[in-house]
Amino acid sequence: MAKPTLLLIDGNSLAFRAFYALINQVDRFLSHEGLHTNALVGFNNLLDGIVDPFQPDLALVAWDAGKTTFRTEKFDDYKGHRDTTPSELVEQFEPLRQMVELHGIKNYQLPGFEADDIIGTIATKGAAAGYAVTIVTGDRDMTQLVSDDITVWVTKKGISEVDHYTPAMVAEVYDGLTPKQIIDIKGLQGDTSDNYPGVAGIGPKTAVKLMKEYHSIPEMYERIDEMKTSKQKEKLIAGKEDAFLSRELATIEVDAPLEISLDDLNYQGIRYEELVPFYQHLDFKAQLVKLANMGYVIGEAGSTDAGETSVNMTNTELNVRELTVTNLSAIEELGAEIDFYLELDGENYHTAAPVAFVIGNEAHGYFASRDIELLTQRTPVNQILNDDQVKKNVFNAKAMIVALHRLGITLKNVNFDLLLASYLLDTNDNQNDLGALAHENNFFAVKTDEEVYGKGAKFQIPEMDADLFEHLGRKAFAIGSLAQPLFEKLNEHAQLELYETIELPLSFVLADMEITGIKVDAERLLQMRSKLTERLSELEQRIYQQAGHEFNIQSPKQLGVILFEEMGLTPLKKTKTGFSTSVEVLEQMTDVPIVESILMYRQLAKIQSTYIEGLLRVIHGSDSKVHTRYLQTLTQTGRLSSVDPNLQNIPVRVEEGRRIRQAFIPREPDWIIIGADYSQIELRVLAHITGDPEMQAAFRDDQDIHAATARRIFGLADDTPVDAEMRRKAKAVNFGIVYGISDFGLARNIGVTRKEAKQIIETYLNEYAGVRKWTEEIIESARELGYVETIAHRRRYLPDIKAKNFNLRSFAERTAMNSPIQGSAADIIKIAMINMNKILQERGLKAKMLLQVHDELIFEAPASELAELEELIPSVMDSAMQLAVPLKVATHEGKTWYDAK
DNA sequence: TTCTTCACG
DNA sequence: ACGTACGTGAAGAAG
Repeated sequence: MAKPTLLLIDGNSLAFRAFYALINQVDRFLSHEGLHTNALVGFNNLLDGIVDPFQPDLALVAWDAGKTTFRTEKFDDYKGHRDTTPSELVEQFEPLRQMVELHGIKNYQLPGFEADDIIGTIATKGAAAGYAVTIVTGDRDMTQLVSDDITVWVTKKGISEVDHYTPAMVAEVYDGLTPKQIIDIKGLQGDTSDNYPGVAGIGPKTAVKLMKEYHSIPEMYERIDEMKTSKQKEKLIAGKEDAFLSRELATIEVDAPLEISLDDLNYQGIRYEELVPFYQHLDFKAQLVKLANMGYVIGEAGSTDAGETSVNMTNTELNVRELTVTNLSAIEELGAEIDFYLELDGENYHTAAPVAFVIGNEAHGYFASRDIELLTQRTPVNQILNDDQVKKNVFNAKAMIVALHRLGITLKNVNFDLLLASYLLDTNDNQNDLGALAHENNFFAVKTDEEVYGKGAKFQIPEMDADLFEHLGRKAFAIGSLAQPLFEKLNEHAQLELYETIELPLSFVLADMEITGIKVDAERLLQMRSKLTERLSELEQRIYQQAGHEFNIQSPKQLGVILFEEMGLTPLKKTKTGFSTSVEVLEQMTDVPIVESILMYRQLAKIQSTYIEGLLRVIHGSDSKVHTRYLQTLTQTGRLSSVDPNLQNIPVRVEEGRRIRQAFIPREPDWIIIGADYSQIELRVLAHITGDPEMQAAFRDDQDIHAATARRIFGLADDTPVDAEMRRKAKAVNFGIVYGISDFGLARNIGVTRKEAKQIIETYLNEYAGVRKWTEEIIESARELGYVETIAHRRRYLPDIKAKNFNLRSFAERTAMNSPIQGSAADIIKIAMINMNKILQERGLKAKMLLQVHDELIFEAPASELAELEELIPSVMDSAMQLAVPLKVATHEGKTWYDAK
């Protein structure tokens, strides 16, 4: 019969290991109460990974009881050079003990002794009593306890993996020595972290060699006369006292006066019910998801934790039925508010196929079906979605609007969008998965798509109706359950107006723009492609000639070898993986012909692959248009982003690339493209929120802001002309201020020394004193509140604002300055878009808004509407929000996007 | 998947 | 002493 098992865990060493394994992110592991949890997370993983599968008969976690032990009495400098334990770890010790207890394991400590000694004593007793003993620790010195009955598991790098030390393993690692001899090795070599000396001049190699010959320190000194006279012998004689003392200090006590016996150590098993509130307290979402999946009831978080949403939820039965033609009428009884979700087989809702849908609410149950005809035909489902009296709760309203539009259905009266609300509450939670987002919001009765469908090649919608409908029902239930609590949070954040009057209406406007799409002249692109193909192959041949052989020009690695090894050029910059070959580097070596060729090749290859070929791939055959998707819940600042294709980074700065815009054309031959852009919107926002009188005056007088700034920072009179170079530098400084300036960044950008840059910034902040005051205040406020806000109360949390790491903290400080500016500009253009769409409809204009590129809007319109739109568009855009300075908008029009300049 | 490069505001 | 300008997406190479 197998021996009973005894598991002994070295609490202290593992807590330290866990803490330092995640020290870089120590400020990211914070509970809602501000408790650091990095060591707790690591320790929890360890308990789950080791104890749970182990299922020992007896178990104990041993802790140190304080600084004074029998070792400090023998050697008062023992562990003397240790830094004090960081407070971020100290505060975790008490919850660590609670966690151990909830895992069914006894904690124990004993004044005067270290955790090691408790473990040594119990291990010895356990082995004698016939137990198979396993010790888990982060301290390799504990391997001195290894025997046939005692195995020691020592954590490797991090804490997730362990080495198993048996007597054979010890012999292997210590070159044939026995576990007991580890004490003698430590006695000779000492230990810097525990701060005991060993014999001066004896290191690990010599120690092992000596012990192989003399076996132990006492035996060595008995036989010291056998040793030939040598420097080493002198050192050993001089260090005799240290050797014996160090050996004693290194020896783990195996007979400590414990007040407990083996009978007290029965392993109790995990107390799941009690772990739920414990994990909730610590915000261990992943663990809670696990418990919910095991069927444990998660709920009432809010009753004890102020500030946390209270969502009463269970993992018990959910009422989901299949919807069929025979029970369709049940839909009519759902009432005034329903939850709806349509599942697609891909993320691009312009093209993905509808798979199934669910509709219902908690009161009346949920109805799901794979039969999309139950939507498309004239059915109660269709009618409810279209009914502007029935409130709809959804996840990603824009996706639903577009997908339903493809099915001929108009979605009306969206009340709650889980995705949008979560994003506004905390832009860091910008997960696109409904389940994951629900978990973030403390709702655990739903799985993630990855759990149910798998990912990548394994993606598979369940074939069983019951499985699919259960998942969809839970998705709808999650949406419905989170509506109220998230509305409450939006209200607490003063974000209801942002949600109701900006973001939710914007979803409809964006859906409209995406559905409209923009026409692309594929013929034009094909012409460009063939011309480029020719030029590229000529360039390619020339580059091969200049290099002396063929290579992959598109490989930075191979190019680096050619330039910096074969041709012997001096590398100016390195990346993580090798030499940098970026434009800013290559532009400094254009006297070398091959570099010139490569820069040209790169430029053209980019146009060819990303823009010409990339665009051709996404033109819809049905209407010759591209239909981008604007991601409304991605950026940290409130801007939109654009994908499939990205229409916000079509070339404009360089003529060759700019011609791509010739392929973007209006949908009718006699129509035109109109572009309208805000002038200096971010600097105007800066002038507004900083309240700086000088900068505001410059904008009120409609001055050239960069020239005005140049006069100030270079000390010129008001009417002095500003040369191009000064204006360029002033412009860079203005940009720098918006980005959250640093002297280093400015210096690099305008090519002056760091000292000069510092001086320029200083002058700038003296001239624009309101800007200085604001930058100081916004950082201070971010520290106090943990977040910054835009004019429309869009919020960005900055957890790193208090980080000890300089880089993380500096980044957070720059972000604190930049986000309110970039984000407020985003607020403004979003309002303008909503107003614009509305007024185009009201006036019955045929013009359509097609694109948004952060500070500009692109329209298509019949030429006949041009005169009206040239008035209307700027007036709507510049009145979107009333600032302390005027907003200025310019328009341009032409036959193509290229010509609208 | 991660890195580098380069397109935009 | 640290080692940075802010916000994005796509393509191609290489692990």
